[in-house]
Amino acid sequence: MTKSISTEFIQMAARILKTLGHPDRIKIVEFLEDGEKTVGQIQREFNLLQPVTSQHLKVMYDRNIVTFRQEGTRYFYSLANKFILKILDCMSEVQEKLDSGEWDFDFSKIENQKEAV
Amino acid sequence: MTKSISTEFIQMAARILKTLGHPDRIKIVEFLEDGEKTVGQIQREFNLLQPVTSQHLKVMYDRNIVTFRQEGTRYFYSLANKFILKILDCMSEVQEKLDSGEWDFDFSKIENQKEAV
DNA sequence: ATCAAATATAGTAAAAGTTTTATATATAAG
DNA sequence: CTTATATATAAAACTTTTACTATATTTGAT
Repeated sequence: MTKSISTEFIQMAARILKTLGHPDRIKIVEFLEDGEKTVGQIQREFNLLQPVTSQHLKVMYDRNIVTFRQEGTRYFYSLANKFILKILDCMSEVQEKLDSGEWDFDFSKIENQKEAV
Repeated sequence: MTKSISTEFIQMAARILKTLGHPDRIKIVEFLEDGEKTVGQIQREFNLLQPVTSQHLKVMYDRNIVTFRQEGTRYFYSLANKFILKILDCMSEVQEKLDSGEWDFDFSKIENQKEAV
């Protein structure tokens, strides 16, 4: 059922996954699933610094994860494509399985790990 | 339908996504979907240097993406959990949509981009 | 014109990730 | 015991991210 994946696609996918591989950005993207939001709304929602928020959004814009429209001094950001929705769906599916105990995951290896190359 | 996602889970997911955000690693993981493979098989399949292969595997092992069993001098690696399978499924679903033209994606923003913070 | 609000952009230091080259370890074979 | 094979580990050089602080830009209001 699972087809082999093309090189071009892999490059793109790696880019997207890497970019989403940041807690703030996952939260932002999940927040945007609910509909477009201004920078200020996002910033307040997650208690981020304004420049940090803008940077996350810029990086995600550059990688085609979010898009925006401007209205006066406000920027309304929203999700740029359906791949992102799929990934979000995937994540919530997984979380459900974990919550229900149907799957498990060894978090010990993940948490407060001080990176070892 | 899509539930909100817990903080602990987000940390874990970010870790996983970030780690999979590397073309070699996506390829490796996809290869492993087919069944366990030795380091040598992986290395030859994708024409990687041996230490690079080992390092990718180590990083993924540390992050609970792959696991292995040792047999003599050979190490057989395989996928460590179902989250990874879900992500692979997600990716191939997306690729199908793109191939069929049902979805589209602006690759121009992604390719040969020299990273801009 | 002046000011405040919303957001972007720039610069920089610190942290993390990547690649390469070299070396070590363990096992199997002779 | 020696050698070859498979793989891991280490160290260094380099690149990319991240977070922070400061500043610029645009628009709306007075």
